[in-house]
Amino acid sequence: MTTTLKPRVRFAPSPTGPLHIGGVRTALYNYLFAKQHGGTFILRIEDTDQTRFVPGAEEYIIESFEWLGITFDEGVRVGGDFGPYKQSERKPLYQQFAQQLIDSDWAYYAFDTPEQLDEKRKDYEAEKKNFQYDNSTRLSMTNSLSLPKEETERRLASGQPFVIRFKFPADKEILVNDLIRGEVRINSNLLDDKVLFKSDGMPTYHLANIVDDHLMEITHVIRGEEWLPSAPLHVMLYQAFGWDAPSFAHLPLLLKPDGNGKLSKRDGDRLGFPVFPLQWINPETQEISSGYREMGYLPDAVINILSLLGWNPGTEQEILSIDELVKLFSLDKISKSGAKFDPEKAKWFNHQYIQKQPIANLAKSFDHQLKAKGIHASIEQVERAVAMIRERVHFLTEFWDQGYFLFEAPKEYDQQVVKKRWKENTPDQLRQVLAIISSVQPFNKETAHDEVVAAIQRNEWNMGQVMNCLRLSIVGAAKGPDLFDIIDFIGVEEVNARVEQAIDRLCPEN
RNA sequence: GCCGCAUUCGUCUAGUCGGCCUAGGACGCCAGGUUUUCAUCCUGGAAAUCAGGGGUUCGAAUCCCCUAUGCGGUACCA
Repeated sequence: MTTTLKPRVRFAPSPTGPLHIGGVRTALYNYLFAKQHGGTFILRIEDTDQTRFVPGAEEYIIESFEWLGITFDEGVRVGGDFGPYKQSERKPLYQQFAQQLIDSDWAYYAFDTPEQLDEKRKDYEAEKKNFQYDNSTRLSMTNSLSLPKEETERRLASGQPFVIRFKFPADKEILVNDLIRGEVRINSNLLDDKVLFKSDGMPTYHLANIVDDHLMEITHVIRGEEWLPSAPLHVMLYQAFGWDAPSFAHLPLLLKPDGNGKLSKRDGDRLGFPVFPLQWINPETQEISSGYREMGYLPDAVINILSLLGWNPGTEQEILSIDELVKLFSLDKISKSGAKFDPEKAKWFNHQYIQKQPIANLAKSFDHQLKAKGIHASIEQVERAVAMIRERVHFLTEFWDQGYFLFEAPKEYDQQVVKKRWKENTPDQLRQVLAIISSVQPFNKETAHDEVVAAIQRNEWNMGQVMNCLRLSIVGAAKGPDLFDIIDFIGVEEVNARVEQAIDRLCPEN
């Protein structure tokens, strides 16, 4: 079996835009598979379509994997013995292999223009039929099979544009052995003579992919299900070249959270969750698509979330580190049907990861947010703040929302709370409470708490009212960690100032 | 249209060779508790007649067939 061999797998995106999470998951599965077996993980850029090239897309892809901590052993940027790893730089290679197919009668030149083909398709459609360029129609088209040999040569010599098409053998049962789906069979009569080499001198995906996978000694092709229909063509291509085909594994699709369609670029911002690892700004339209990183997700959480969309370890464990994933991953536990992305569960995962993240890492992120707001605190202070509020944050971006009051006085007060709790005697109560807190020297949060509670009881005040008003003064809302922890953090003097500010603002008659 | 793939709680899924499934877990939801706040956390609950219909079998979510539905593909895009 091939399991004794070190596998070589690749992730092969085309730089036509930002990489979406379906692609990230495909890459992740390839990565896990390679790492588990001590194999090689390769990044190959498939940029054979010059018309769809988007500047910055390649950099985006690389930066995404850097952020996620997924590393490549070979490929674009990292190099290796099988380069170049960008298909546009391998152009002459494909020409030569296309020629080989022509010479062995597995392919032929075709001179039909796109316009002619369009027309043909329209004619067929008018009769409710489907035009297919295949063994039943190719002799009625303009190609080296239908034209006299001299005519073909004349056209070639005169520089007339041509494509090279695969000559599918008639009535042949083609078997694709898929690691996830089992045996998939299809009759060759149903397949069309796919273009392998375009008139612009570039190969199509099909040719380039097979040639590169072979030359790069890829052992396992792990890719999205959308490729399953063209897998028969690919196995035929391997046969035509006389090469051994790699093993195939077609992954189920990632579906949009609502409806059943394939997850697409638009869905994310429509439904309020990122579809991309990193934020992407369309260079042409300046349209912004949000990214996991900018939304405050932790890379390990994103990996965990993606790993479980279409795969599971077979146990009830759901929180899985990348090392655990490498250990546990297996292709035969991949499910066959598409998985919908669930933003709520993603949020839960990220919360879990924030809880187990080292304080120092979170503090670094929070410190950035603080600095952006012009607040400069010592790293010790920031770490203390993080420890206090982390259990209520789901996203890195929430640290400010959950802890601004540790660094500045509230700018406004939650009117609902004001309405419910703030009474006429509140200022008086708060000043008395403050006096008690100030009298605890040196400050001790337990003692302060106990004495305040005792005073409230002694005066027969309403505990909820007093406490909530104190909180309202300090935080501006009915939220946040233990009140005396906050007081301990910001200091009695600051509390004093905030209470006076609250009284000033909430009691206009004073 | 044609070809292919799929189909277990709302969602992600467990269910490997049919019996231990009166279908398990997680997210979400609901209820209670903790927190005199919010979030967290804890406990409990509702939630899938296993797409539908036929077989095979003593016995099927698990095997076979049919139907339906969904998705994917059907480009000189990947």
